[in-house]
Amino acid sequence: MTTVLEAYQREFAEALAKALNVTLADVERQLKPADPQHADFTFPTFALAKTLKEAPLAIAARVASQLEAPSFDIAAAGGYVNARIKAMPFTGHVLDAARAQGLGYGGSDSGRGKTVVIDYSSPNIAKPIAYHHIRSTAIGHALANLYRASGYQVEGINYLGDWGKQFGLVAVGFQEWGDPARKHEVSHLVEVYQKANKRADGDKKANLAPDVAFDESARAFFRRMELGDPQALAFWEEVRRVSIDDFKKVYQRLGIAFEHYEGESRYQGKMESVIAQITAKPGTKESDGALIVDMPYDDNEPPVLLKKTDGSTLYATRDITAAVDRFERFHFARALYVVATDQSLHFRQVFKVLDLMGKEWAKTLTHVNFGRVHGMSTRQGNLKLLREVLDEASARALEKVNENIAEGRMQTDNPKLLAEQIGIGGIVFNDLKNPRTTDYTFRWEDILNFEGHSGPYLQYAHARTLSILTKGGGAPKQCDAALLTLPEEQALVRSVAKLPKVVADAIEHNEPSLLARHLLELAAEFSRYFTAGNQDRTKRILLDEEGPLRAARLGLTDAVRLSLANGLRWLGLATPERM
RNA sequence: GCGCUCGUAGCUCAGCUGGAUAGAGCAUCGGCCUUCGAAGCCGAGGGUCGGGGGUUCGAAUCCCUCCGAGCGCGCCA
Repeated sequence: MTTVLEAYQREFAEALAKALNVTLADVERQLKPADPQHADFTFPTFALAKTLKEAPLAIAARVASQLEAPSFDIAAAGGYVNARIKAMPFTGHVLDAARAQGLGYGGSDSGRGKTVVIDYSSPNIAKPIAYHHIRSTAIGHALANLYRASGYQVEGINYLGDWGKQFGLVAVGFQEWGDPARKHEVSHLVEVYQKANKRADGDKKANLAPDVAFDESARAFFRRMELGDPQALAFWEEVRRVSIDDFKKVYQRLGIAFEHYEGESRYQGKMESVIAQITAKPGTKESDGALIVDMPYDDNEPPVLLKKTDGSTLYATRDITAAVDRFERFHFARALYVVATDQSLHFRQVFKVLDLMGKEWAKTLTHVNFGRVHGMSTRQGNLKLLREVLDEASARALEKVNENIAEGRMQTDNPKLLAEQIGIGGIVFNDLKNPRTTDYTFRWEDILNFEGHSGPYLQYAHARTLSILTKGGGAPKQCDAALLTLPEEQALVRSVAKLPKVVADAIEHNEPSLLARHLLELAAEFSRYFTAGNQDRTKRILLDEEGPLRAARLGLTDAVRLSLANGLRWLGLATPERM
């Protein structure tokens, strides 16, 4: 599926190759999008100057005069050959593509017949969902949407930390401080867990020494779980169910539905056969009483531990087993692990082991890493819960909504729902707008700032497109794109045209921020266009008199609306009709 | 100590497979609502792109080095 923009770029590239008598590949290596004030595409000739033994300026001038590319206005500037796309038929092609594909515009069929497994969110049971869980959750969700929009079968897995000593801590903690009547309240379980954890590990700040006996009883409880003790497992199952039900409340607010809820417990009893495979190839050996993978290690690289001295397994063992299991189930073309950068070494090693095991699909595994959220832990009571942040965002948006209602600027049947959509949009977008690997610091005032280029800014632009379309009697079936000659209109057409390429890039790099940034550009251009109409009535979309120009502008507005709506949805933001 | 990542405007960050005067948002200051919705738009000030060296026609971008920060480095996940 070739996009409109790609087709135009190709025309320019082929004309250049012909005029210069070089290969298409040579041209495409240098050809790039230009600064909009100069052109749409530009070709720097400097690299060719040597081989052609001709000055860049001379090459550019010569080529510009010879080029046969009827869709473009060509000009030489400095050593560059600049190509600006002629408004027609380009504008018509872009509007037709966007409006014909509608809610699919921007997507493609590039993933048809392929499956992608995405491991994301993956909280630990019996621990609180802190704000920073938004990272894996939002990034993974956006990627799942983008892959789906590109034709992939998506298997989203919420890989819960549902097995381990923490259940022993909850259990013995519950015996100590638990209120049986509050057994179904996650907040109570978390409270108990945190207290128990502190008692077992000690707490320097509270001057509390580790309680070894307490810790041992927690370990004993977990051992009972591993041995299949029905009572212990019943308690575990109960806690697990209560936790998942609670998680789902947050996921529902974020509009997320996982294909699979599973966890580390799935691999109990399944690891021995994988360890046997590793032992066969590439090999295992004993080291200080533990079982490690026998493979070449870099200097100072720690070994991959499969079993502790006491014979129990580790998370590398589980992740290797899980990868094998996932491939057997899904035969994926790609598998993504949306997990923080902290664990880069772990995944490098896991992937390496799988590769050495002879799994040819190991090269399709990708650690989609992301940066940390600073400033939200350590000091007691300083942990920001995700739910608190969502609540706060929703409340803040509600103030603004009520204000707008009071001033008669908007009406809505459901202010609370609208505020929820806007508030959560702000939070999610804030997390997606920068490249994944960037760290950021938690600050209420930043995270809840919905002014400027934020999620609500995009939602607002989208709502305005709808408002105009509604007032204008809906999008026209047909329109004459040749009438869209204003610079503001041509800028918008180009932004709309870029969307499919942006989505493809976002998938290629597993980077939702590419889409986030493009939507800001598109929304900003629309806002400018809109405001221009307030200052100059001839630039209005809804011109006083009906006619072909008004229809054309409504058609463009419709294409913008579709682009914004699709992009917002894929990023995981709601698209309220009014705000 | 070893490895990975990063140092760009007062703050938070884009730009980094080298290309035309380094861009946004926030904050500050100044304009634009008898409304196609001001959660918006326009403008101003503000940067030796951490320091130094190198490669190149050209470096925020690549290489080296120094300074500074974060993360990781066998029986937690």
